[in-house]
Amino acid sequence: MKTRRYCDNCPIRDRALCSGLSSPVAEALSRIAHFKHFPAGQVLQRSHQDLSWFAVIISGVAKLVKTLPDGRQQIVGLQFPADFLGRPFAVSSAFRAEATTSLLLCCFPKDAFENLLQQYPCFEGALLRHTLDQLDMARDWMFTLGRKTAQERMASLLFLIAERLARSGKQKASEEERIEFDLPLSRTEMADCLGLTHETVSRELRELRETGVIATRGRRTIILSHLGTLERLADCRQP
Amino acid sequence: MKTRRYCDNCPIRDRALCSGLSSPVAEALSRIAHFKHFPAGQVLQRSHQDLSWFAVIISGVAKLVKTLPDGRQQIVGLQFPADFLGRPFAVSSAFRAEATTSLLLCCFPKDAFENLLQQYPCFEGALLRHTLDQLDMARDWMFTLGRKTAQERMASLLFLIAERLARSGKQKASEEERIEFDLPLSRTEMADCLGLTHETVSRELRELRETGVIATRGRRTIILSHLGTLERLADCRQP
DNA sequence: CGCGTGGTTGATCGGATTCAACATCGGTGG
DNA sequence: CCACCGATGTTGAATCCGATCAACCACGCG
Repeated sequence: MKTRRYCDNCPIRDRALCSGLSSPVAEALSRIAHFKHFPAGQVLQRSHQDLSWFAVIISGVAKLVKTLPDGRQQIVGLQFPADFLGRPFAVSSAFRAEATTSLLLCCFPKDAFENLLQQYPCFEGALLRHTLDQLDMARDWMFTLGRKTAQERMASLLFLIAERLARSGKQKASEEERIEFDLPLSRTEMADCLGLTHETVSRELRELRETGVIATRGRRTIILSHLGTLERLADCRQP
Repeated sequence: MKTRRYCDNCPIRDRALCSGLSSPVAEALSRIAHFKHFPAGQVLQRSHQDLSWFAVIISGVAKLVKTLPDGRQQIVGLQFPADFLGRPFAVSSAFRAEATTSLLLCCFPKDAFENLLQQYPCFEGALLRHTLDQLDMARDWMFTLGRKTAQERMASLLFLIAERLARSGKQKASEEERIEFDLPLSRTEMADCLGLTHETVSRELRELRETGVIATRGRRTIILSHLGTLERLADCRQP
């Protein structure tokens, strides 16, 4: 049937939640799935409002944001292709979800999805593994926010995006591989990821360009010829 | 049998992973459990070394720390009574676990624990819910690290500890409830939670004392007469 | 008692913010 | 087509918050 055919050519089939599931679960899941497209900037889910669906990102990038009335903002999660969106077992999420690029989602109605979780333990297990990975990543990022300098933070974000976006699915990066990608975030959004101001992001980007760690084309394109140098900076090893 | 009797008087019975489990699971779990005591400062698990057990905290507080060779440290998780310790489905954790106070753990051998997860879906579900909660808390703390001032951070930490330690299990705090508790962390550890230096922690504590938000006795005891004021500060609402 | 660790306080410094001006891009309509 | 506009990004100068460096204090312990 139709949804099943979609799954067969799904570009994230090998990495998403649904990969590695036994075929009855995968089929049940595909039967409740529907694709949905969102333009960049669209709010997917307001904080503290009830969420009626979950999703897996097919393509594009979404941000999870915590905003205060006084205007302070922090991006607390960047979700890339194959990542999961939504907060199971809660009526709402404490964070706002928003598309930072044009986004294609594979959506599941909340109730049907939670029924499947109930019904198929291996599916719940897959979600648990994904959540544990997200928790590890969140904690790693806490170090970035608490202890790194502006330059190290900038390098960390660029490295993260390079890994998740440009090299998605590929094995260990080679030191000298040439990588080129478009930033899925504006300067202000990068600042909101890093706990910095957009002016500082702009300055640090220039610094990285002037020291030859990165090259740029236009406002959004980043070119990395020495991924290793960027990684060392991100990991706070000077050379 | 012996372990079962322990569970009956377990002080965290109502909140831990094992609460709400069907009785066959709870019994199976109690059969593989053993108590273990650790003094303050003891390392429970080194980062990147394999972990042979999981645990639930009965009493005391543990920290999860990420440390760099150059000495920079960040506490990426504080675990209180009823919290879970360990990283299922991975050979090791990226973080070091350490007792910040004297600690009593209810430990489970890794293999037996993972077998039970496999065997009892409702148990896996309980762990999933706990992990999702931890992820929400980690993301909330990312805002604290990225966007709050030193004073707001200090207030956030004190409020967190008051909620989790002194008022554990009780319902919504009343504005005027008097709360007194001992800090489970040294000044340096608080600094490592907050992305600050221990000098700044010391200064901000003095500031909070001088403005009447908190009172102190000795070096470790905090007395709160207006929990609401502290919460407002922590949530970045000035009054 | 002397010593070491943990905590406090003060003086100075510096990295990131703030404020302000200007540049660039993309889109729209005359 | 290009003049105009707003949104986004860059750059510079001044400021400030928290870090750093250094001295001192308080407590616990052999």
